[in-house]
Amino acid sequence: MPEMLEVESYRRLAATTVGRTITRVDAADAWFLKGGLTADQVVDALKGHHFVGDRRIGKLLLLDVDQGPTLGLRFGMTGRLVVDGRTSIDHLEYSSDRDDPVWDRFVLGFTDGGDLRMRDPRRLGGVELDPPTDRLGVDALDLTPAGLRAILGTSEAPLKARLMDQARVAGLGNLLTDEILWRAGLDPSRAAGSLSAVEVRRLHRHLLATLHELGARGGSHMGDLQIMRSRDGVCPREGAALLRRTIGGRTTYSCPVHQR
DNA sequence: CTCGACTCCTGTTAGC
DNA sequence: TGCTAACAGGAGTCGA
Repeated sequence: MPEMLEVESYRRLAATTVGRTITRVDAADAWFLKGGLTADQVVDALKGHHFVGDRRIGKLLLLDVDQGPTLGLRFGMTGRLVVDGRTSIDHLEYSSDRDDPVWDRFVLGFTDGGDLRMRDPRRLGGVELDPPTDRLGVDALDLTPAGLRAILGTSEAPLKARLMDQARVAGLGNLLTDEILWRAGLDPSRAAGSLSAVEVRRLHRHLLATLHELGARGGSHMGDLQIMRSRDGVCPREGAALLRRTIGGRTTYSCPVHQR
């Protein structure tokens, strides 16, 4: 699924459209337009204009327009970005690798004949103009040890749920969070506020290292735990049968031996 | 404010 | 072989 690492690769891909004049806007799927946005509004905002900048906050991709509102793209669980027929990742976990134009929910065409497509089989993503960003926490790559400590605070919520709360830390999804906690040796069901200072520092270190390492490997699904995310999976480190639970509303795999 | 439960979407896959 | 039902999770909403 697209978590912050995938969206970061989408951002780099979308950067290749900066400066190119938009001549065509296909926003026929009304469900895909969010925040009360209509097809007419998004056509008016983009047609004849061009992007001047590309940004990312967590899982939200922002494309600034030369005049007018910023275009916000969310990819949900199964969304891909396709620019000029190219994608930035080969495989998307839980999505389909098929290349079906029926799944193009939002398309921008440029004067040079190229285009930008949001391809989302399950339609959990969406497009918005000037999406509110004040409800997003700090991007996970910018998280400091003190910031993490403040976010965990004295919360009784499960550690994993706290880390996936986009209003506190933006960008971490289910796969990244399981991988980070597995590497840090922390039980995802523990109360967030129960971590010692040493554990918070350890979590912070593994959090950043995991983002950098999996980013270099090519995505959130490239973690060491990933291949064992199945009902009969065993811990790659301990060999113990993995726990499969629902934590924070999401399927969670963890090692009962070394995650404490 | 905090936190869990519920709902939305639909392709894939396990199982009968 | 063909069908059904379970499953996946990002994000918004609602209520205790």
